[in-house]
Amino acid sequence: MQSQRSEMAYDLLLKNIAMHISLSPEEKDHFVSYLKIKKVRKKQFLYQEGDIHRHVVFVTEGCLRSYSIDPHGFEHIVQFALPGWWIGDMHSLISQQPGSMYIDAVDDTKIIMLLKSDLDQLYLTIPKLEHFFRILAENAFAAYQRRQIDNLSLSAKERYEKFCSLYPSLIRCLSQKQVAAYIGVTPEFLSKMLNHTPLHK
Amino acid sequence: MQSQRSEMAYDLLLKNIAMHISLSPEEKDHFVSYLKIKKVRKKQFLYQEGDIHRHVVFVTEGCLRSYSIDPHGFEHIVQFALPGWWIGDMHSLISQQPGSMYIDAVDDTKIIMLLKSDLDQLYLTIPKLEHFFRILAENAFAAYQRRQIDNLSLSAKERYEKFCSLYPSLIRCLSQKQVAAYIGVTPEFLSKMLNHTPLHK
DNA sequence: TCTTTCTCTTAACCTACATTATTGGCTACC
DNA sequence: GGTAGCCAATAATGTAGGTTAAGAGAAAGA
Repeated sequence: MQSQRSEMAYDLLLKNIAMHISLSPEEKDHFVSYLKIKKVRKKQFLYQEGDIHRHVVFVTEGCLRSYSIDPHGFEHIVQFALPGWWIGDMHSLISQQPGSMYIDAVDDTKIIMLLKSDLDQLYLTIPKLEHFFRILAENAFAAYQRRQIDNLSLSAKERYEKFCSLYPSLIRCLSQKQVAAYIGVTPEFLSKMLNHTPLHK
Repeated sequence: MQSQRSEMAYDLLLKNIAMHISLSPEEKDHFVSYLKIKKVRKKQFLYQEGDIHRHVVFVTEGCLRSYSIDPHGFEHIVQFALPGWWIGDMHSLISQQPGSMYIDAVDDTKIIMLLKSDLDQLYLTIPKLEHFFRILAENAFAAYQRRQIDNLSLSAKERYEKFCSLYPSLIRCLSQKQVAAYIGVTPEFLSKMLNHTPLHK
């Protein structure tokens, strides 16, 4: 019973991994033995500025967000993580030094955590995992390269439209304020944009 | 003589790799046998929009830049690559589909190229290489995550100052136009910023 | 050498977006 | 049932940075 429940919980992660590498049942068990499941309540912090990110985090239910707060006190959302996504402050994870990002829950959320130090060990016992996480890092890298270009070349309205088409499910559950902090405008301007502009054109 | 010259040429790359993994002399030779050295003249294209990026590229001398051109015809520089840096359109490299980025030479440049398909093979024969490229991808990812935050939270002036302190050697050899295209302002505005602002304060 | 082209600068004007402040609706909680 | 917090909407005013245009050097090129 217990093991069956666990398998359910790890299912999404294992499917995610199976897209790129295939693990034997023993490897799977070994890998899973390092995982920890955790619940994060809406608005609860997982990390705050200054914390060292010791875990890689995978979302199985709900939604997390990572953001930083600038010297003027404004939030800038770096990423939303829906089920099937990983999230973290990469710099802190790599260097194991205090990070600059906050991570908290947009909704009640379930996550799987894996200690970075355990993962580094796992690379030695199951080298295939290194293949998986290389691909993961490369994909994340590619996504950021693309968002970089978008942020430089698109207007606020275009960034909003891109956000809608990229994350249709998020639009429904996020407040306008959150969306504004992601696309990089003030909530007031987003409101004006949504209410005035369509009428004129 | 030939082999000595080659070793010189690969020296920077091998040192770069040796920072994270140690290869046996045979592994080194095997790895090196896949590398190609190439010169790129100033202003010469290495890739244009629509090209498939089949190689990973490592700069040993000079400087490359990657950029995209938006629908209005404006260049947005994504990265400069000085000696010791890698450069490429990650999305195209991963998917082997036509890329959206240009790469050309800021100065006369020497590079080392490695076919992505060869690299994928090398991961199998020398698994340590996968470790190296995982770390590389993670570092690149972390750098973009940071630049993302900067672009959202810093003013044009602050981005300029950050660029200067991050790449002091580049400031000297780049035109203002190039710097402007990197920090995301028009050349006119950068000029105004540099000449007017210091006088007032 | 004489164009041609490119970069930098300046300046007048323009606009996308920020700031501040006020409103009313909604939910939550004593 | 009041009041305390959040959030969306609106509006007046402010500003960072864009646009257009034009001229001066510097560099490239023939």
